[in-house]
Amino acid sequence: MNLSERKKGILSAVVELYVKTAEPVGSKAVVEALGSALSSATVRSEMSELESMGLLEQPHTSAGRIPTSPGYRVYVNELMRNQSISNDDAIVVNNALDGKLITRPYMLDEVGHLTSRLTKYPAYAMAGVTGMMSIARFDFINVDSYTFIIVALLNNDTVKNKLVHLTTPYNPAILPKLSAIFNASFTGIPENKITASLINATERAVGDTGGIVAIIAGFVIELLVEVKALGARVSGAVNLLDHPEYKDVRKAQQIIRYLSDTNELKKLPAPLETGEVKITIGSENLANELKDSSVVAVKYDAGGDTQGLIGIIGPTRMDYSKIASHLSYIAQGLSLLLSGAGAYHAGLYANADKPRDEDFNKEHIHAGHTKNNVGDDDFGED
Amino acid sequence: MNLSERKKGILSAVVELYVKTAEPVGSKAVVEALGSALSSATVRSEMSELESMGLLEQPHTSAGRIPTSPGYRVYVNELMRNQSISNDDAIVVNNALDGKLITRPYMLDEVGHLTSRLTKYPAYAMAGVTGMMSIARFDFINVDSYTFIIVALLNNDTVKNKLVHLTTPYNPAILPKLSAIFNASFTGIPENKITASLINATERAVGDTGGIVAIIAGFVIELLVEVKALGARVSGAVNLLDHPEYKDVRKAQQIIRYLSDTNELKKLPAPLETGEVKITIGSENLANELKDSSVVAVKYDAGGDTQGLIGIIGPTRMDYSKIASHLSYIAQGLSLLLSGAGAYHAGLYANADKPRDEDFNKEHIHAGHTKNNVGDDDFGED
DNA sequence: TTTAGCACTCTCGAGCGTCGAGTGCTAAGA
DNA sequence: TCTTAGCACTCGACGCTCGAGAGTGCTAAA
Repeated sequence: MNLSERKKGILSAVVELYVKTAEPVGSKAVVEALGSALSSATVRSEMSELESMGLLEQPHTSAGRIPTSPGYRVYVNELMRNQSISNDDAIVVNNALDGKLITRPYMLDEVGHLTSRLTKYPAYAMAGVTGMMSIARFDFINVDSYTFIIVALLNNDTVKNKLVHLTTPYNPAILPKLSAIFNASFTGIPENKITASLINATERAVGDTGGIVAIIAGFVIELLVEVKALGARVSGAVNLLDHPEYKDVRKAQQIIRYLSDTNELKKLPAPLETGEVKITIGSENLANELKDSSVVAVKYDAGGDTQGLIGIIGPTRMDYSKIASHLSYIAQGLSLLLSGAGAYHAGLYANADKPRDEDFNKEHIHAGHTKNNVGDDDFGED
Repeated sequence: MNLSERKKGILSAVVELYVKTAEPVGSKAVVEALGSALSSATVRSEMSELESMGLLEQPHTSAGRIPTSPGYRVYVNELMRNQSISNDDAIVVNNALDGKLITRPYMLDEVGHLTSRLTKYPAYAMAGVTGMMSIARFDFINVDSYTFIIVALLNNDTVKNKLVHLTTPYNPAILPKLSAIFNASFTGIPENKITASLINATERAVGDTGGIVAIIAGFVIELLVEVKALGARVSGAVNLLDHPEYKDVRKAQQIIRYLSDTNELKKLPAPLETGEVKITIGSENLANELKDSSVVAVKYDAGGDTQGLIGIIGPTRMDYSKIASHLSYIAQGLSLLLSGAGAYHAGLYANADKPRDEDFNKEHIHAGHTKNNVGDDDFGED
């Protein structure tokens, strides 16, 4: 957009004042903010032109002006100064990421909470595997003559397990055979290659004993599907109510309901690259529910084939620069923490609630990094 | 409370009309509702007495009456007719519980969603282990010379695992030794018995190789703590905004903020017995935030030492009978599903998104019931 | 091109009267 | 003693007017 310097200054001033005060901005306020020697009348005529360019609008005659979505867009693309996260906020993020986060299973929740706490907006966090998932290795552990455990190592270094209780006793001697066959036929293949004929063939090869092969195959399919699924979490939706834009409760309800639909979340605008911040402003959103809201999202690298996304949703009146800096910083921290070397420095086991004595902790942290796969029980909670 | 039959009728009418309309109830409306031959003047004087007994109150002179917390209490204890869940609602619950639920890790979420969807109130779901947790059995699986998997079977039949990457190679021959020692010294003991001296002794016995024993011990402590922890989830908090009681957004915010604090959730009134419905009305709540709200909660049996709780929170103006019937029904369903035999009938593997062909599924369902321990990866999401 | 001046528009809140719902009281009737 | 018709009274909700204040667009002069 080709704007005179003066128009740029005025547009910036309007955006920044409006973000701060939530009140339509008048020509006089702009003059003050700019510390300019111009008169308000001049600014008025400039603002009038900015309005006819579609960058500003008036809620009603004789009110000040507020930025339109295109107005914000020009501001974000051309005028906004990138700010970096404040020290205090950086400390909040560091504390949250250091140690505690990575050891907990409900990481998406933690990330979401952190993000919404920091930004004061509803936040969403997603993570999913981009590549094909397969199983790298099977092990079977005999517990008793009715019970065994399946342990599967996935190609992204996570481990899944399942305890199987049979109603009729089985011969544990079958386990090595199962192991050989499953490691030969079921490793390295994606979930959609596990067909009835493969299962039947395997059953014949093992000489099936009451559906054990089918149970294992079912487990394999289940976990491959589940591991690939994009998990999504929303936190701090209530923060919406803090903003005057949602004084009309129905608007807030509409957005919160929208956010609670995981399928809709997945359709939200997402950045292409890790680390990139994607800002989608008001009318730029495809979803009707979000025509008055903005979405800021950033992608992070979670190691292996796994990528994560964090984002916030708020009114278009938003300090985009600050929010972007927050999200960027969190994403950077997460990428560092989750992809390879980061995990080591983050101090696995270095948080207070695990080690029983100091020595035990410090002494052995060099032992290596570990990937935490404490599994869920039936409650999805540990 | 010793009330004349007439007073009982009037109190019931006031409660029921108020629940339905959210408007203060006048004497004329009561007469109509009762279909009584009494005049409104008579009802007025009765209502006046009910007010002086503390069961009704007037928002302002010349308004109708609304029930007080004690008024609701008398109604709930003595006057309310227990209704049973409607057919339609029962079908909703059955569909939600049948198959889908049990196979998913995020069960508390599912339960919470179901409950809030059904009741139209914010719902919370918790689950936790009541007894002492310990590990029943250890297995170690060698992957390569830097990597092994710890598999631990807990005393409640859940399986947990962890993949350990070492920075220096180790000798896989150590694994049987580790297995023997951990199965001898670390099984059957609670997390607080795992002391530095036990770990040191074990390290000496194994001839430790770069902190492996400490890593395993850390894992054990971590998972015992985590498994015992009471998980809590809130769903459908937005539903609060539907009720006129929370037209003032700050009230809704206050409650939603309150609900988002897991620690506070744990302090909510809970029933003592499985299946029992606990209703806590308005001022009966200890938390100040809930003085104008009611909590209805029910406990269910999740098999083994595990118990779960579901509850809803809403304004005191609430159809207690209906809500209680909903919660009861869900709790019954869950108990059936999760404790023993229920799991079998619920049709594990019987949902559509897993089996690749029908035969595979139906043919083998008799093979036994399985306990699903598909573990979390670092993302807390599968 | 800029600006002072001015008429104009629109929102917001205060103040005020009306309306209607519902009450409490009283006195008469059963 | 209980019930009821009648009536005066109270109070919130609603709608109306009006003035204040903010901000505009236009015009004419610098």
